[in-house]
Amino acid sequence: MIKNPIDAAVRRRFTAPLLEWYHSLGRDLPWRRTDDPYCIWLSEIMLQQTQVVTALPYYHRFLETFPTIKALASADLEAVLKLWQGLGYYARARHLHRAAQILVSQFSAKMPESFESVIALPGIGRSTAGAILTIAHGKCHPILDGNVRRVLCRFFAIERDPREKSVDAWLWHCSEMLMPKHNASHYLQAIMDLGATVCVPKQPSCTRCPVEKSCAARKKGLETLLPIRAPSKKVPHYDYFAGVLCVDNAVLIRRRPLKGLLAGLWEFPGERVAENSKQGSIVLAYERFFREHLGLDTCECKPYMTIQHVFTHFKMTLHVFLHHSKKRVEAVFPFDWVERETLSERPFSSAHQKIVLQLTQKQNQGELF
DNA sequence: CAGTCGTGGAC
DNA sequence: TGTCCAAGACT
Repeated sequence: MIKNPIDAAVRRRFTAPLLEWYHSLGRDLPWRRTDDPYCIWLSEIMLQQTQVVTALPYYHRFLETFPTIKALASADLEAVLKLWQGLGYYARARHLHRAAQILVSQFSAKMPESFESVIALPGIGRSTAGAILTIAHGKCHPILDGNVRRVLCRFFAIERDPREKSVDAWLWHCSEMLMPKHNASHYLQAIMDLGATVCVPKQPSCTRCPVEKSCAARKKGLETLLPIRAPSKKVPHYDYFAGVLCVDNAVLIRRRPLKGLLAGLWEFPGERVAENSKQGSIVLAYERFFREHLGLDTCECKPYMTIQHVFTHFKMTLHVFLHHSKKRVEAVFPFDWVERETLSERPFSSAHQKIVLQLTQKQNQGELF
């Protein structure tokens, strides 16, 4: 990847107008009103692949419950996951929790100031480490998130796929060279603000952009075509079933393994329906599942609700059955019986949370289920 | 190193 | 409605 060098002239055309724009039009965000590295770290983790408006309420709730690194480190993972419920990418919560424990045991419960120590923490990669070091500790380390990548690809009219290794390396170099030594923290937040509010993926507001006159993509009329995006892949669709097994006022739930999809969250027992199974065999699969896993040979079950859900890499139709039984089968880990009133204390995935909500609402309306 | 990992906003 | 994709990291 060969490009013109980033020299002082380019820095003047880019960095200075950007900083000026940020000081008058930058966003007022809660993690910009603190110098607590823990809060800044938390915001960076929550904002990975997540929009500001989505993360905001989670950020406030999280800090109310875990105001310090020590408080987070001594919490149960399940309590952390409960606060993360609905935010997605739950490995972030798991890594955050583990990193807090590492900080308490090895770093006096403080975020270290060396890049090597920070990036070694779970859940912190090159970009997040750069952001924490620069914003929380006043250092000067580049980042290359979606915003910076898009802004740079447009400003320099990079007409190649930024996922190519050589292009990615050049963008990192470029991001580093553009950083001002003295105002690095404001600069980072400025370029992210620009990407999030002006230089947006579709229909960028170039007339509001402080560097419009120097933007190569704008000059070439390529601003909506860059950066080059990967062709979208078709995501497969799978059928799942889940059973709300009820005895009196209790229901049976199961905790997911601590690795993989929705790790550590609770759900109503069930599994994916085999790929080649026919229509109508879902009930048969459901009966077989409860017979084999829980020894239930009778089945007083009926369809309860159907939930459509989209994950990153597949779509799911979740067929939910309501299932009454006289006696509680023994619940061995990872299974557990819980009263309906206490269901909402457990962290569920969004799809299964819809079931929890339905059960809770029915109860509040005085109906059985 | 390409696949995995969630969810919701915006259009 | 479908489509893109958001302050990426981990394997």
